[in-house]
Amino acid sequence: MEPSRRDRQRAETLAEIKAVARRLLVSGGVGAVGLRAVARELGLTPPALYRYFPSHEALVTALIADLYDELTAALMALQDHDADPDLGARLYLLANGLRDWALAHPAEFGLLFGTAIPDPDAEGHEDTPGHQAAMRFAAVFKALVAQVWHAKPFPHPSDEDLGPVLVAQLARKAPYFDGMPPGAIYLALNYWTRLYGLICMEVFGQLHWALEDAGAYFEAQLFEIGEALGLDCPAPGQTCS
Amino acid sequence: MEPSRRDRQRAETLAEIKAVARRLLVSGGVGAVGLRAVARELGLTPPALYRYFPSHEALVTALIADLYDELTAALMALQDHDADPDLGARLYLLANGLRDWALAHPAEFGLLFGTAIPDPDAEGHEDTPGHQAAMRFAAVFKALVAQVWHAKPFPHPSDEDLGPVLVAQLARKAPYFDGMPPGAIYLALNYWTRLYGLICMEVFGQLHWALEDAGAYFEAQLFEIGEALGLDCPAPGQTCS
DNA sequence: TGTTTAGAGTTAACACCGTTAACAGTTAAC
DNA sequence: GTTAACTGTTAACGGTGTTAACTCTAAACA
Repeated sequence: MEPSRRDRQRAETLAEIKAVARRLLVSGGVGAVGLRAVARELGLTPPALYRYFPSHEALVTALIADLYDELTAALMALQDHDADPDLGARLYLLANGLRDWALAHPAEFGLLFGTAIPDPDAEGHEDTPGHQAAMRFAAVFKALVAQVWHAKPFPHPSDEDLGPVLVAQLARKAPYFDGMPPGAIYLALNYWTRLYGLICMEVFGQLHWALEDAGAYFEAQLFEIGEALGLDCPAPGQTCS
Repeated sequence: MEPSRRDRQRAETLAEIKAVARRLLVSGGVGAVGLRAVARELGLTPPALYRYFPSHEALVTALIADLYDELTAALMALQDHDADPDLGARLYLLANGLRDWALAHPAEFGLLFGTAIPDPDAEGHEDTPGHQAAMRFAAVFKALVAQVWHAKPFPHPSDEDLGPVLVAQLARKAPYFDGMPPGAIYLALNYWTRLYGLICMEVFGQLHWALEDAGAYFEAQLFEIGEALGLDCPAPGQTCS
């Protein structure tokens, strides 16, 4: 079944819609990406977009999924490009790549990682394409951390250190971390938590009162959290103390 | 000059407006606090609110300032209530108080700390009441950390460890930290960064994929970041390893 | 005390938003 | 060649922030 003429045109306009939506996102923030605005920019009438997306939220969700995939692809390409055999260097590259992407695309980053829904009703279905794309993104990190672990297991807190409650929760995530022990998963989670927190604070300007250029601080923190994973200083021009 | 009858009534309706705005915030999120919605709830017509706030944004900004002050007052009251002479315990109390407030008031917390403007044009005037209230809030933490430092200076990275760029930026903030050295300010910033990141991730559900109950994780992390400030385990029922 | 002025509220209107219903034209399918 | 599905249209509803012009009341001043 080859794609018909109409199918090709449909796919084309669908891409155009998302392209315009993204352009509005970067130029005017999340609030600027609206159905009417997109339609206006395309020379269409607003209801026409409902042939492509069932609602405004669906458009934004699709945009989110695309952005996740783009970010994932960018980070994977960054890893493949210079395939350093040193896993520590690759993790360093990944973390810096994420920060660079966030700083280069603040509006997109804000849409992906800023102020998600508190979803008080827990059983919200998590099978949306955006969530799946987010899982693919997270998998990149998880896989690399698991590689680091299996290449050279790093010292980690014991089950007694963490306590039974935390251990039980961490152990439940072992399948996603290639069978790492709870203490190692704890450090992996610590790595992600601190990296995420740092980038969010920098991009969202929450660090502005303390540091006008957070680059050096980020570098120092990255070194610290890398140490916890048994990595020696991966920064090229930096001396390890 | 005593307040006239009209002045009292004005202050009263002003308070009512903000009360309704807050109620809408907690019930329906940030998007639900609208000029028309507030007016409807008060039995007023929308343009009437312009006698009290020059714009919708101004109302939200005023709400933010109020929430900052409320949070600050709550944390200060928490400290005064049981005035533990142990500064480590007080810092522990403060951090947990912030988390508790955030979890109890997710909508308010999201309004205060979620996805601020990236403000690309740096010279945005920061003399808004909301910003000032945020500074008063931050001062609570800074003051307590400075107290901890002066009571028992904790080991901190040296200037060589941090590098000249970071040291220069940190040194510039010394007046706000009671003359602490750059390395100590670095650790204070580290404390705030990690605490903030943790609470944001938990409240905004960004930690949900890894932990269904982040309480134990928070506790463990709080212990870690307290250690960096030379504090011994402040958790009541926890054994120090 | 009477006049004037400032304030608080109104109605009407403008431009934007997401969304739906009913309708027309084109293109693929049977 | 007819039918059905698809893509677009116009018109309309209710929602939003905001402004202009107007009333009425309460404070201020002579």
